[in-house]
Amino acid sequence: MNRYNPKEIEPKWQGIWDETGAYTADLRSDRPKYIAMSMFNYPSGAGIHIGHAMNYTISDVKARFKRQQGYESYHPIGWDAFGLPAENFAIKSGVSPQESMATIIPSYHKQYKAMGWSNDWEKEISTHLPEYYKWTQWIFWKMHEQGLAYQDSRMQWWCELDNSVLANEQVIDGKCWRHDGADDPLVEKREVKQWFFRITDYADELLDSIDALDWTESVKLAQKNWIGKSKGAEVDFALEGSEQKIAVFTTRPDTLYGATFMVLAPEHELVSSITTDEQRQEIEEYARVAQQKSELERQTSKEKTGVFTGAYALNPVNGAQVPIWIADYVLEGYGTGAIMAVPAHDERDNEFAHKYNLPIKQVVADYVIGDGNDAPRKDVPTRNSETADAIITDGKGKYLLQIEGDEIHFAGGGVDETDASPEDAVAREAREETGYDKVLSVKQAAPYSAYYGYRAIKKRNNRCWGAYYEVVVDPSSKVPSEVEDGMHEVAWFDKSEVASRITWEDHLRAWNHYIGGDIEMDVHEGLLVNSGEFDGQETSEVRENIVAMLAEQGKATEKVNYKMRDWSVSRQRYWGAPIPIINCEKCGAVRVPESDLPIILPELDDFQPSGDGRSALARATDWLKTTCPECGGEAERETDTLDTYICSSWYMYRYFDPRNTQAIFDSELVKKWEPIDFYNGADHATAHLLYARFIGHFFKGLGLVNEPEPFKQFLFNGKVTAADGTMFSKSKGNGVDPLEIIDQGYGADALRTYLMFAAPLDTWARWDPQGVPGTYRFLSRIWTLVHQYLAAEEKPVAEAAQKEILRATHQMIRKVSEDIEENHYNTAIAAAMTDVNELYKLKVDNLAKSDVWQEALSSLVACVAPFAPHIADELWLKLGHHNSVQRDSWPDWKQEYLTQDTMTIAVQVNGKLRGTIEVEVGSDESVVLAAAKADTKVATHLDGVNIVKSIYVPNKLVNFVVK
RNA sequence: GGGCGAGUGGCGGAAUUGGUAUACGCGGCGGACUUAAAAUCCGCUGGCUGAAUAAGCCUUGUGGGUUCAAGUCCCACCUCGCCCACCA
Repeated sequence: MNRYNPKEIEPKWQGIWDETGAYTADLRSDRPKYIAMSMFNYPSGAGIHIGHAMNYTISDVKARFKRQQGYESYHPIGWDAFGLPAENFAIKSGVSPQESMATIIPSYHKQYKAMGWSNDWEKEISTHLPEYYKWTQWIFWKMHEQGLAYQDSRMQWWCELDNSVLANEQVIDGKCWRHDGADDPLVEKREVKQWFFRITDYADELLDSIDALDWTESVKLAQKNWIGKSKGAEVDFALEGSEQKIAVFTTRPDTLYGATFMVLAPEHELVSSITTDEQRQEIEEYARVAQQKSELERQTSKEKTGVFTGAYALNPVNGAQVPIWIADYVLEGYGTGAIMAVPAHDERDNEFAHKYNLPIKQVVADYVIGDGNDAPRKDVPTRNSETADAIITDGKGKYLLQIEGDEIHFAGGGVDETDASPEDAVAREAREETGYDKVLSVKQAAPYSAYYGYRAIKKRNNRCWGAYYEVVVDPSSKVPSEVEDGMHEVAWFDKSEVASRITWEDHLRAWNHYIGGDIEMDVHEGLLVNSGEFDGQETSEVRENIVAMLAEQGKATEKVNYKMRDWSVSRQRYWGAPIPIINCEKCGAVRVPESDLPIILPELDDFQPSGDGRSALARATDWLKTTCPECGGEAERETDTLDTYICSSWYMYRYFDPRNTQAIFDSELVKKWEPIDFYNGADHATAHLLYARFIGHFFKGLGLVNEPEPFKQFLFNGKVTAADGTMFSKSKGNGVDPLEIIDQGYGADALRTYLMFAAPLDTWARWDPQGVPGTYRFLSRIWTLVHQYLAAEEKPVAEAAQKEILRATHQMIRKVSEDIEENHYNTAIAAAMTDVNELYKLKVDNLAKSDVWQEALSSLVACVAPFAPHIADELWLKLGHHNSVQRDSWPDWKQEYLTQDTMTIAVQVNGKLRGTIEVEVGSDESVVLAAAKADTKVATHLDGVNIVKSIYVPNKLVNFVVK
């Protein structure tokens, strides 16, 4: 018998698959359709790595599984060929990207085929070919036609040595990627004209349809966060001494009374007009520096900085004068680029206020945990009441506490209508409750807090809030109190004793604030205080009311904001699809006639950007000069190219009709195949997925597709790391080359099987050098088993053995079928391994040429075929099948073979396993219980005790509860 | 700072609705075959006490709780990972 030798059989089958077009999908087939794909690859000179091997095997297994099940299964192939790395290489080497791609892509063909991936090469696409990018341009064309593409300016990184725009990834440590020496200057930002797609028009649509997607949850969440919808209000603050207003966006209008200053983004349009002459120089300097701050600085240094403009605004709710500052923690691009700062309840504002000594005003009281904190009742009325608590001291380190039985606390009481202020109230309470008549001073000592109480006697909900005040009294002034004397026992304590004496939790908290000095706020929701007519109401209740109130005065409107920006789609780069626009001095930016598409990217010798901020295309004079389609006058082509994200946001549709020259694709065909059934990748790829969804929704609007969501299922799979858990990297030299593993003699099948077996698909797998040898051994065992069977004598197999063989086989079929369907590849492989182990035991006495072994081995081979397609085809053929295992070979499992005559029942005594018993399937509970009691091991534990209760879980377990 | 997720043998990892924890693989140990090795095949392999392949106890990050029964459910804590990050 020949040994399992992948080096022989794998190239052989790869050749056969190629010749027979085994994986060519018939897109017009009557069969049920299935399309599984991984995110397509960016072809770089480095070739495939272990991460690619992982990604593409995942979708390949799915595609093969469905193909074997009788689906018309399509596993497409394409290349994301445009992009910066190829252009950078071209700039350095002078080799054109077109040329590099012409050699790189074919080298990938070999590697993909060596991995045994079942790609349909007939329908291969690449984004850099005119036949493809004609339609990328068409998408821009269509967007423009629909009013969804527009031009605007945006700040861009600029290298003064290159005289060129830089992409974010070309900025390294604040310097240009080509000029990162010690003497080289930092990059700057310059205003550059950009094209945008109005993806924000689709924000709600894209957000609303996320929930229904069968995607990895974290990816769905990332989509939601990216869109970043938040509901709030736009509120106008009048500029003091002027007719002008400044609008702010806030999600917390309920905290308006706490707005003690205002902050504008340094780029805000009103900054220069409101700045006073004294402040002007400082403001301008700050704005200039902020603009040039690199991303790196912004991320590493979160320390708040800012400058006062000298101007004041008026808080619309109470007319309070608030200073206006500028600071770079407020972003120009979000909301109105201006905020009202509520330092008491917003951490960023708080930090800023502390740094610049701005007032902090508490307007939300936190609920304290205490005796009064009952649940509100709906059946009785609610009353709001303000209270004031007194931390009474002689001013010399002694504190007066009230003693009521076991409870010790500060004095305090309600703020009555007769009290002019809480301070008056607390002074009055101090006198009344303690008898010390001479109050020397009163000042707030701790933040406001709130509690909720139900008063049974008055049948009333009480919503209470109040602050704590330090009340200094003259200790020699005690007189008989007229009002409450005798009701309260009081005693002086030393400062060091107070904390250990107080029994009320909220009072202890106030004490800690008092002695800690600083009143820090980390409260976000609760009861409003210091908020005029809204005092005592819940923040969540007030949020809408306060906006409604201001709206009546024309000072506020409800407003929804999104973090998502419009999509900047133009790049000042050579290696991309040219934007199909002609710039005419007279007519402006004009679309090229649709019939002129594609605008071919001219081949150049020099790929260096032109030096005026435009791409190298600006030097391609013959190409550049043209006539205006509208007026016929002299004009120039747009030299910007399209963001490669556009290329990759629609490629899945092109897979269905890759050679169409008349239309982007045949809609009828796409409507038959949409959506993509299975999509996977090892990156969140939030932007890619969002843009693809956007294009899907856009196509739906154009009637090109029926289903706006392109991807039905998306699996965010894990990556492969080195054995020590660190990332593979070229610099560390710890990379694992998949082709090398294959060439070592283990073969693609063993590699594929290991990758799918090592861990669940959504978990990061560690590379184990012993792993592939392990799966090689497994495949080897199948190889041996089949060959031993083929060499065996023809004779009948004992009935009991037949039963066992069939049971093992059908159990395996069931598990593998279900697990692949649910993306649990690792346990599917484990089930096949278990089957092999069982068949090895059974073969010792029972191996024979027979129907039962034929069925067992054919099923086994078919079930491992998605993971190990080469060995499967080889063995399938040897088992006498005439078709390929790759199509229509998936076995069905039959329930009748899974049932057994006896079942194992676990027997517990008081929840502890004491033995197992074998009983006939379908035995009555009484029979099972009797058998359980009869078991010798169990019996010893039942000896001398009473069985209080017997629990029988059918077909599984018995538990005797004894005493 | 915010969000999400995870802690199970020496390692990667299994465990429907709560129902025999540690499937499967790796590694390790022992044996068979062999002049020998590799390969292959067979067996053992969570920890502790024990001479034991007797018996018992313990064990899913830690501590509580619910339950006849908890890796799984609830509460608190600890640790790790990932993503987003000044979005008002």
